[in-house]
Amino acid sequence: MPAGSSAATSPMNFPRPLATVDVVILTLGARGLRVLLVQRPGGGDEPFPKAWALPGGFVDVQKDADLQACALRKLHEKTAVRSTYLEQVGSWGARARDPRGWSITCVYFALLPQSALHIGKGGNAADVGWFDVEPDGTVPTAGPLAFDHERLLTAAWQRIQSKVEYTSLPAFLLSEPFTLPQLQQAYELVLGRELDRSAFRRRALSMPGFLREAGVLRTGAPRAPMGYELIDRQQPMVFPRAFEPRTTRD
Amino acid sequence: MPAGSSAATSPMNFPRPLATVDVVILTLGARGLRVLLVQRPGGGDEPFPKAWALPGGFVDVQKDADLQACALRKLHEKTAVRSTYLEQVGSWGARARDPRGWSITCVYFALLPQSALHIGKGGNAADVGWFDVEPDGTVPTAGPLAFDHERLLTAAWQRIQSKVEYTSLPAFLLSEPFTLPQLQQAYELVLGRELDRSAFRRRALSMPGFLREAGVLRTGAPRAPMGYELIDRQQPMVFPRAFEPRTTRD
DNA sequence: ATAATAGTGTCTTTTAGACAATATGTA
DNA sequence: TACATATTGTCTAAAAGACACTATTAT
Repeated sequence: MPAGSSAATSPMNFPRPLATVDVVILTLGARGLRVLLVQRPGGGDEPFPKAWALPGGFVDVQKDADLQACALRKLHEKTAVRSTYLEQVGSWGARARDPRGWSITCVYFALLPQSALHIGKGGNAADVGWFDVEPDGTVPTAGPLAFDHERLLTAAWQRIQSKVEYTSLPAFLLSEPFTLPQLQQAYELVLGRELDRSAFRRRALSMPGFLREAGVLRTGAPRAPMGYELIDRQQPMVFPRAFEPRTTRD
Repeated sequence: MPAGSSAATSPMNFPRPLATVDVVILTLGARGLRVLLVQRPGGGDEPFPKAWALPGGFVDVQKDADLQACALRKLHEKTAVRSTYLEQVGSWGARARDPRGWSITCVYFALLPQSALHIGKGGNAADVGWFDVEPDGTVPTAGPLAFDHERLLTAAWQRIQSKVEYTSLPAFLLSEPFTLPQLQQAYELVLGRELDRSAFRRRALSMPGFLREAGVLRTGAPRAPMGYELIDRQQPMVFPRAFEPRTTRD
């Protein structure tokens, strides 16, 4: 009867899984979302040499107070960005996902405005790059990703895709102040489809606690648009309805 | 500049966090959701002696192929339930959440129909109990929970509360076949408010891929109601609209 | 003035909430 | 028959999609 109660005797001596944090860092490109990937070192006994991978690494029990701090550290090492929207996607742990042994990775995604893009501030800029994410959540131009990072990226992508339908998530991809047409374009780029202007404005402006006017902006557009700021940069707004009633087909 | 690149030299020798899995096992009681808690052992050097806690424990790199398998093992040890809806809530990891050191816990919740309730099949039934979850996601009758389990339970509760508004999650709390009034009651118990019959039926019956008729049931009700089965027991259905437009106040 | 982009008004459609009405089984 | 529960029908209200219309500014 090995079930017993629990390993109360000396859990500290049990073999422990490896613990890592990976961050899906996303920003807005001309054709949609772009993801930051890092190239793994080529020499030594490192697994997946030269393959592109999500930025991340082992939890440092000295440096990191908690998982979120660890994710922020990874983010800052690659982008020099300190403050941004960060959301935990989930954790993947399995015996076989890392050749070095049973490992758990905790995955976050970060949404960055284009203005904050200073790659390589952390040092090695050569092995870092931005890649277009395809409509299915993959990155074919980067080749096969290291470990199970393809799966992790796709999971983050799907989380975002579904939340864009009923939250204000894309607002975190813009620098403030932004205009409503800019916000709508962010939605459309992430969704991969166009939205109706009038309905979009009504939805955004009628949501209490979402936007605050910040004066007219001179973007160079023929008519100067109103600028807006987020009232709450910590949490996306949740709309009671999705954009379009899900149809079974088509 | 201690940022450097990463600890590539010998990560295998790095101190590793503890890795555990905790499961919020929920079922339907007369007054709402009930959660299964276990009482921690009293003697020895175990932290939080005699306190109630979520069932869980260390990942066993020998037994567990992956995190989900680990969660299912915990579930089975306490309830003898094999198949059920299991969803990952998220992970909490911090230096201070366990007195024994930096630890990560991966939290799942499981929804069980009342029919499957056979506590203590795993051996020690004495230290296991069901507790009513209050409308704020706490369990005052169990006293202060061990570790940060209060926070974990509340997080699982909040996840469920929000998903009930726009998914078919409560269906997993029923044994099949069930009736529409039973399903509505499950919703009402979780939500803590009443729903309109007519609207509820329309919503449920008009969702494609949700329910399949399973013949009239003789529940003892004056009029025998139709029984239904889930078409997909793996994934809840997602409705395009929440039950009630979120109001700012009231 | 013209063009281009920002912003508004209005009609239709959809669907949820409210609630009355009907159906069907038990006592 | 009386009653309780299941199920349906109908009206109303709220909000999104569609799309035409107006406003503002650069050229």
